[in-house]
Amino acid sequence: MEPEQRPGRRRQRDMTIEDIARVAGVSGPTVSRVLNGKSGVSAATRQRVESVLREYGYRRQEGRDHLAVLELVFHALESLWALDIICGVERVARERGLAVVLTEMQGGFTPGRAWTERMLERRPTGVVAVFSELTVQQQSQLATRGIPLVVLDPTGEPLHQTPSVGATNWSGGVAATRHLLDLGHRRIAMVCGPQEWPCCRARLDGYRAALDAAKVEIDPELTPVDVLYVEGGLRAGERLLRLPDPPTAIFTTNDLQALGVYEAARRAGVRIPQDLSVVGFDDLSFTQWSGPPMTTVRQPLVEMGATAAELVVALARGERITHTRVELATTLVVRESTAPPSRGRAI
Amino acid sequence: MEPEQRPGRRRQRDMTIEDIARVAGVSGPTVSRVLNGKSGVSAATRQRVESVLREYGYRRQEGRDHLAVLELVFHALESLWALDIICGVERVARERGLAVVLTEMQGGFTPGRAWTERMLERRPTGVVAVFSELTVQQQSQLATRGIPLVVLDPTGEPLHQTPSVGATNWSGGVAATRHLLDLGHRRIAMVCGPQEWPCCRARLDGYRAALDAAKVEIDPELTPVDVLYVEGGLRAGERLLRLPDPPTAIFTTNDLQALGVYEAARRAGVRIPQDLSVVGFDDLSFTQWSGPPMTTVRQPLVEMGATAAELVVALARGERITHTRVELATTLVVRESTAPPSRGRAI
DNA sequence: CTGAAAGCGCTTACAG
DNA sequence: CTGAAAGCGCTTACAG
Repeated sequence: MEPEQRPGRRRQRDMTIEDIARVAGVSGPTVSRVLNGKSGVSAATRQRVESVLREYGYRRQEGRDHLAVLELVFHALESLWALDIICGVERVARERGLAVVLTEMQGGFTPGRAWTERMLERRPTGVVAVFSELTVQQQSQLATRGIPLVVLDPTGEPLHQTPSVGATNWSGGVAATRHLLDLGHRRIAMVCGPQEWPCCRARLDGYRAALDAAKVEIDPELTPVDVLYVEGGLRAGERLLRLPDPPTAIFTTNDLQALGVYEAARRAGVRIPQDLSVVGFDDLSFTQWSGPPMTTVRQPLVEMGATAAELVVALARGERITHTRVELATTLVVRESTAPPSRGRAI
Repeated sequence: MEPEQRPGRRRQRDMTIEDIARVAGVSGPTVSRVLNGKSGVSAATRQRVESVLREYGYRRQEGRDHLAVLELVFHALESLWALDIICGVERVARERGLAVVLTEMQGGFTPGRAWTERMLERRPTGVVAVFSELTVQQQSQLATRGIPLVVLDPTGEPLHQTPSVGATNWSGGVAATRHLLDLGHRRIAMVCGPQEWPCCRARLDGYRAALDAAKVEIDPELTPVDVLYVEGGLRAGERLLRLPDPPTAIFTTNDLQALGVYEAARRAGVRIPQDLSVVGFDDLSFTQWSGPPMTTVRQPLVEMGATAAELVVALARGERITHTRVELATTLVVRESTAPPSRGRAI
């Protein structure tokens, strides 16, 4: 817990406001005003000061009340998925003596102004944003204050300067699809998630790559897009099972959707795995207890949370990070929801 | 968000170190040394200063770095159960401008010394402990500093001075059991949780009360105790189903256990609800998607978290709390895992 | 819009 | 052991 010297640029000791003022050719109070977002500073001055702040990686000296905080922001807390990530982040934070401040954005993908202001007041050591995005402005506010940001499963095109953590989604998609191919399936559907989210897109691309490699034609009818909840899988699953030539296997973008497919099958009187094979994605704990236990692609969620936290701590220390994207390995977990296609139904 | 005046002794405005020094007839630096436990102060002076500090209820001025914090402590983060509670606490904290600091005690039920020290340094507005207990010493440390504590689902005999929040567990147990009785069941088992936990005990008592009221004899063989996880329900369920005279219905202490009973039934070739009715407790989101959708007793977990947070905030404001225990209503949610006993198997 | 000056509450040398 | 003084880094009036 020693206050590590961040080896930023040319700095030997921590810069004070006066140091910054000297470099920027202004007075201390002016720098103070810029830092606190007060009015009464010309745009030109503000810009100059901000660029010096950024250049020197200025961080306000830690006062006696300072609480070492790691911010953890979720777009929503609604699935076991979130819980595992929290555990991972919490573990690393605890080891580093950081308190985890948890925020939920009630489904929004970008935190609001009110949150940003409060968060900035907390002067966190770093920010881990899960399945969400900060605006460019918010990112630059963090940068100005030397607060590192790491995104776990980015929802938008990640600006390349923001480091991110995720799983090998593409490989996971390949592994799931190849498993179904190996079992003898040829008519394999995939329930997709919103394609603007890179993790969803990567899983679909993996699915396609595996089919291509196996020289199986890709039928666009077999890749419906729906929300990443049980409802999405249920809706897409019902549609797929009503097709004139229904799939013999369905791969889903997450476990929740797979549960929806289970329900669709139940309603249609289709047995899993005898009539239909299902593969999920995530390996949330309930999958091993679903009926039947689910074959799924495991994401190491706890480790992903821990990795994101470690990354952000390293950045806060000023360590140079060469990789802007870390991907942890996914693993195919084979249980009882997959089997060779039945002679009767398969083509 | 105005800094509320905490109604301490005779204090009008916050005392500074200089104020204390004046009263004690010493200099500021001497008070500073006493406060920071530095050497170089005679025992007599130290004592005099300390008594003045206590008399005036000196609290170090909230520096510019002070963070308004609500501590949320979990014994473990492992079920959807925890997530809903977090949501409720988080919502109230956000409305009050408090940052939620989340701690997990990796399965322990009492936080360790290291945590306590750090928590105290954070000078939180209040502490919400979920399914856990603080030691008497920890409780008194909080009391000395005027930091209120509220326990959600206490794990031990709640010391009556600690306010707690929970659900109407007893009524929930009655409702579940009465539902099964109304369907015609007479041989009704209950998978219990550890009996030292009041919430588990209350559910069992409700079960017994309902059976008593219906003049159904209570068979001790039908109330096995096991852990509150799927494994517990599976183990207890298998044992119950192997009984010479097995139950026609099983009520469980939580949804996870019910899922375990589902699995036990599946393995035994027992159909739900045709051959066996099952009622869970909690109404976690997966229950509506389990096969079949589960009849369960709903606990308003989000509201319970919110209530605990509101209570702790009210206490921090110095409001007098008359009730030391708040119970939110449970509701029976009837789905498809319960049905009248089949003629063939029922007595 | 900007800066010199005073102020914040505490801590740190330093001198006795 | 103790206190007057200087210092900490930042913020706050205030004057221009």
